[in-house]
Amino acid sequence: MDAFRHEKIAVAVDFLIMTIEDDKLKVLMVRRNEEPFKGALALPGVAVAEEETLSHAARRCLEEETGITENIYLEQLYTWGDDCRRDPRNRVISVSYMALIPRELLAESIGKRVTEVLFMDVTEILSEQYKLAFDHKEMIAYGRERIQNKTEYTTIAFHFLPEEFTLPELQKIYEILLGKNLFKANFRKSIQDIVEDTGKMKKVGAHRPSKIYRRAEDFKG
Amino acid sequence: MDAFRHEKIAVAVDFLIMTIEDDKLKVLMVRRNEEPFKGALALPGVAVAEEETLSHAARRCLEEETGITENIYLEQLYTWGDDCRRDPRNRVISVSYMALIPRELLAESIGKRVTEVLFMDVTEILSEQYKLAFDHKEMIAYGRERIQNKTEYTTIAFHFLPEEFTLPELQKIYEILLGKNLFKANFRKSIQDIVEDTGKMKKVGAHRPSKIYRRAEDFKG
DNA sequence: GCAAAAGTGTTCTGGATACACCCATGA
DNA sequence: TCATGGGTGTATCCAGAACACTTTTGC
Repeated sequence: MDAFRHEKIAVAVDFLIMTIEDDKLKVLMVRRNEEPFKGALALPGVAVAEEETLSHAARRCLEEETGITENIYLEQLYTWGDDCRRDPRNRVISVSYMALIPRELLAESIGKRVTEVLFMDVTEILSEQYKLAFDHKEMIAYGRERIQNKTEYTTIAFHFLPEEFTLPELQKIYEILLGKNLFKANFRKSIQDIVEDTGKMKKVGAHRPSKIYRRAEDFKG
Repeated sequence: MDAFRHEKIAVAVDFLIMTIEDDKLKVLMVRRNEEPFKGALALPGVAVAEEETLSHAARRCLEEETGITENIYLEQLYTWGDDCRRDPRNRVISVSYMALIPRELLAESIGKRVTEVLFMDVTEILSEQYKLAFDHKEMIAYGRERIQNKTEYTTIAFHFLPEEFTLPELQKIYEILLGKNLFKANFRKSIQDIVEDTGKMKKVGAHRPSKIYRRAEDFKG
């Protein structure tokens, strides 16, 4: 071992920036304007600089695409290094990250972007008809699965909502992520210890208003 | 983006080679004979060559340390790139892998090695008194946690045993990984669909012999 | 009053937990 | 025949699934 000085490889960070919009899980995609895969849809990514930490590169990428830097759920997913990517002569290892962002937060910052970005329905983009750049389709499938699994045994779903939310809103998030409908009463029991009433109310339509909740202090981990 | 040609980084694979021995979860460690951390215990690792895939580098490392190449449970864990490792001027990103190997398999091949290798008790090596090279202590802690979690919702524990095993042996593996005792009858119910009787028996001491099982065909996923 | 969605109480059930017991072996 | 550990049946408990019902709003 320890021949590190000589064997150097290009390292990239590719980013799954996820949000929920129109009752669908969506991921931010950009259109490539360079070869290879010119014109194809791709995940946003950056090259990791020589003196840069991985998480710094990740945050840099996130900021470039969304303008957001703080209070965002961020998770490393997997490192893809078994394919010959981009220029065949140029081996690249790619570390994939995932960020979950409430739709409301994106609305503000995303308009200012120059480059074209689209939030694509994850289910749709994973269908046969789409050809994505590199192994990005696999990455998205991997990320979707990770979210789905974590929804079952963590509180990851909360990151798709702002600090304050109603229980019907929260339940909808869970239903989208799990891909099935839940019973209202049961869902509420399952999260009752994790949320606390703010005392505020939210009126929406011609029906009873819903209470506004936030995450309970003890369960922010 | 796409400045990949210029920004190159040394990439390493570090390996958690795990087994269960003497009723303890153990990990293979080597003693470094080079600076930095000369003399300290470290996980085995290799530098990823420019034209080498990640999983190839991982298998190369595994073979170097154990002589084993096939039928081994292998899993990528996490990519560590937020520290300044080794020579401070020389940035290294390290992809950690984990292999689970039945003790019986190691017995054969491990003797042939030149370098000193030790299987260390994971609990012990994570204790205060040990100082390991680089961020290897974190890696081990991370791997132990991953195994523990996966033991609860997958059949990962089976990889610590050979093809054929008795249920008391299997239960012992689970107890070690979960860190708690299990009720015999309950444990057997929980795995009854995953195993099948081979018809063979195993005699050990002055007591009733145990049936020998294997994993059921349908549950090898 | 009525539709619509918010919010709550109660039963049912399957799986995990805990305990009790029987069985086969060597000495 | 006894100690030892392998092997099995059953009562209990609890979380989640399913269902039924009440409440509050706009029109």
